[in-house]
Amino acid sequence: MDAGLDEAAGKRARGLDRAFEILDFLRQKRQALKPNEIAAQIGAPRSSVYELVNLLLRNGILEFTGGEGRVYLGRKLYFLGAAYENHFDFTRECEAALERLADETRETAQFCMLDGNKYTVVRMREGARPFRISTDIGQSVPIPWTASGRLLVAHMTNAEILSFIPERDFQLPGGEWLDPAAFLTEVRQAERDGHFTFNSIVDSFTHCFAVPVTDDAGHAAATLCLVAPRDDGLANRDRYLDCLKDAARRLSHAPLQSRRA
Amino acid sequence: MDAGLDEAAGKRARGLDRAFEILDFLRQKRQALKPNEIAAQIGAPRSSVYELVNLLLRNGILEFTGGEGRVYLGRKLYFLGAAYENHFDFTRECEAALERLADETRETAQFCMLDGNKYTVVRMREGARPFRISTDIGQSVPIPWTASGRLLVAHMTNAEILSFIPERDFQLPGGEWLDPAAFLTEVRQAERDGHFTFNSIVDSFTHCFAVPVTDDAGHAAATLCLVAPRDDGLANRDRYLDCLKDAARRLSHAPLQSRRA
DNA sequence: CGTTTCCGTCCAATATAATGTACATATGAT
DNA sequence: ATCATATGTACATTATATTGGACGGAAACG
Repeated sequence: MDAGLDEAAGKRARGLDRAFEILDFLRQKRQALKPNEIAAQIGAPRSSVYELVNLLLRNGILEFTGGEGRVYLGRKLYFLGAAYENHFDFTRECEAALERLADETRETAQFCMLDGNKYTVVRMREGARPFRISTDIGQSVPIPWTASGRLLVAHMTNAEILSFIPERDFQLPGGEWLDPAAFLTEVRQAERDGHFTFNSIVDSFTHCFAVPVTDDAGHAAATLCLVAPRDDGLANRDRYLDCLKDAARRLSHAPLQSRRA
Repeated sequence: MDAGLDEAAGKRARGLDRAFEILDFLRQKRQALKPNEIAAQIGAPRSSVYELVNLLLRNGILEFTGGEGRVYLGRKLYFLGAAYENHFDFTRECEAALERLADETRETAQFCMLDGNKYTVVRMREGARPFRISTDIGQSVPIPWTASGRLLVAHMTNAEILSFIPERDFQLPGGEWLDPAAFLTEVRQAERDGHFTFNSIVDSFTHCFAVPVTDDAGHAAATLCLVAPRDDGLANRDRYLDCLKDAARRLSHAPLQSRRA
């Protein structure tokens, strides 16, 4: 879990960076951990982690939970996150869009965004199939692994993209390497088409559809996606894309902007 | 706006504390601000604020929004908050409880918690009256101003309560001072009764009902409240209390615990 | 038992972060 | 034009935050 690799080894880390590294790590683990475990797993000095954890506890950013001195993300973060959500009020319309998509297609529908230089599923509505396809919400996934990834970086130049995405993220879960040049070609094609679809490269049975939800500047601030069994996806390709584009167009207006001046 | 008063003047502030002071301040203001404005309004050195803001921007904790270099809470906070919410999964059942309460009583129903040493409304469902009574979600309010406040501190000793609540929070919005001793008496009474109701002391036309939602340890981790017009509140007092206690009992089991071991 | 690992606390050393100050620019009032 | 105010940047100084390592208790293990 070499999550946050530091630039130069041997240097002191800044408290703030270390602190958010701890928070991100807990989010990734999705469970309460002892300070000692955190220190060991993120490779930080124990004394520093204890110091920071205590500081964060005092601020309500972390909370004791799970006993044995274990800590996890705190209530204050919930409040801050709620304020963000309230300001950029996408939740309401987003849920409606996913609901509608799931109704129209019976497939799993997702709303995805970038989390730093990773891809993450923000919200999801599972399809109405006997065997549901679903993914974990809030997990960070390498951008090149996903259809949405092609769209979410399309506003950057090729050079920016390559420096933005960590090199190792081009390695697929099976171990093979994805050619960055091929990835860039797909990004440009997705940009031109206004959508991207492919047989998922992280499994062998799904076909993924992604369309951008654009912000003021016309960038893809988020994506709407469908994850379908391959044969269904190919059979309904045009209709699914129409549904997605329709939903994305509706979302692209009000939602991702601030509610207040 | 002397939000975060520091212990001793003349000392250097810690970066982390300063950073969270900035975040809390933005949440309180509920709008994007320029670094310069933040510095002026929280009384921090401009150079420090610029430094921290840039650091937080790099981490996705803050975001540029609103133009002119203004910043507001960032997406990363949303993700962290969502992880918290997912872990302590109260949202789902909480919404159901509020829905039900609003249905049964036609009054405004609220789910409230402590945010540090303040009271805050986490979720709300407005009543079905011609004139709705509502409050702002996520705003920090002095504990003594609220009915819920009596319950939320009831697990502490008197001494703990008095050192926990800032002195000035005993001053009501009208300017009068609430006697701390009287407040403590009400806390103990609320603890015994398992509820607290009163004519609101922050306005002249509402009656407030609060019951505790208890955690493992039997403490009030949150409260469910009703805010009613005074005459309605007095007329339906018993029924309303029954509804609240029923809802709170349901919530007190699963919801506020962690979902995972 | 003795030994090893795990866990939390304490403390001194020094790399550096927080701050005050100066500088540069733009804007608007007088 | 002149002054005042608001805004962002740059940098040296020093108070201090981060860190490594020592210490001790508790638990696991042979």
